Amino acid sequence: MGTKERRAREKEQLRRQILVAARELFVSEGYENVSMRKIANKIEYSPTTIYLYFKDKADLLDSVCKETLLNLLNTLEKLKNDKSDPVETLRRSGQAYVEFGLKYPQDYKLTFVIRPQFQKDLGLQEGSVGEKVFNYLREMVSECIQQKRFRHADVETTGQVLWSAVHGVTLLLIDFPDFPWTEKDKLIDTVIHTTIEGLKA
Amino acid sequence: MGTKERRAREKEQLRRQILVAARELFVSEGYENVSMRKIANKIEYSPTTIYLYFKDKADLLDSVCKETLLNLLNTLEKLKNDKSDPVETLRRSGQAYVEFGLKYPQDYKLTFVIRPQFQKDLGLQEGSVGEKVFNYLREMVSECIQQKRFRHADVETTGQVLWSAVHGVTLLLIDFPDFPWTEKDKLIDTVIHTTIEGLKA
DNA sequence: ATATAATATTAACACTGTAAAGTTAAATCA
DNA sequence: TGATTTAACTTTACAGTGTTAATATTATAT
Repeated sequence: MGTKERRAREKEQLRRQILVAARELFVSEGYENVSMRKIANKIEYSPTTIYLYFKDKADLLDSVCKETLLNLLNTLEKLKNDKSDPVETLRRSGQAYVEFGLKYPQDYKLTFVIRPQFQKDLGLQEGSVGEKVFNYLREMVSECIQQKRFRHADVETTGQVLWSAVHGVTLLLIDFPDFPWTEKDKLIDTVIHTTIEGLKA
Repeated sequence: MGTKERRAREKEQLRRQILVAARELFVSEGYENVSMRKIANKIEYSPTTIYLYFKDKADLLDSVCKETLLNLLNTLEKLKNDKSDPVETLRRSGQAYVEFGLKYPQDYKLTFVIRPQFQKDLGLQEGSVGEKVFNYLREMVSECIQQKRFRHADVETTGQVLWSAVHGVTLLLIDFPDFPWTEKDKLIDTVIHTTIEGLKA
């Protein structure tokens, strides 16, 4: 009598189908330019079916963003095993963060800029994937501080400073592609290096 | 025969009225949630009248943002006279920048995040107000470099690093108001101080 | 007073997100 | 098996969107 399980599996499958279609459209056309009807067309269901799986369009966005955060977390966690120099690991984490943002610019913007606009106070509350990402940063920073590599001993502030730097450069590069930036990799490098040096000094 | 002038003045007046109404609504309700009809209602004209003064909704946003950039530029220029320590002036400029962003968070987001989404390549091209703002930053940085206060001699990269830092912290504070940030002023201070120290070291 | 130009409005189109009601197919129970 | 409940999906509908074209109104110039 596994019909219930099969049904549940099928339901989950359609949910994923919707999610995949939504992400593809959000990324290629921008959240605002994607209608529920477009998503529905893509998966060949009626528009209102989506509402059986997601509360509304913002909820759909929310789910897409949670996935993105999970991907980011996975990308970062891979660097954790690097047991060499904690400052070097931190530097590489910063680089991986920006790289991730530039590899999936629209996903990054959806998650860190568009979503907060639609889900006012939801963002990084306890237990969320977003919090886990920041916890990763906390760990990295903590290691550096324990080894007395940084001037200040405040894990929170230090982490927030680093996040500001990488978030800032990521968004600028995404949003103003025509600005006469310094060669991209050099700029990213300099941003991270400068911040870390500033923390040491 | 100053009727022509009067007419032009009246036209300019209505243009401003539209602009003011649009900004108020964009700021209080968010660009996406403001319809041309809402703006029209507010100024007590028919919706289509707006199209005699602005090409479309994106153009209206564009004009609002240009104003914001002008305000930002004015705010910054006031600090220019400060002929004391160029590094100190730079620090204060950074603070003023973030303060401006937090004082008018919605305007800041409209200008630096929403607008680029709607006006793809328009942003900081030659002669634009946006470029003037970055030129201000160039001047400040240049002064520091001339006085050999910074490690590198690259005005462009140095400016971009600073911009990344302040842009990043501004947006994070705006977008994630519920995150357990370090006390706001302390965080801003640390971000700017850290970056500048990193540039010196 | 009439013609001309400038300005504003009305009506319409093809869309939007989403709620309510209706339909169909599958699972359960008699 | 046949009736009934349940789950999944669709149709219809509403109020609202940006924007265009055609029309109307008003103020100026002749």
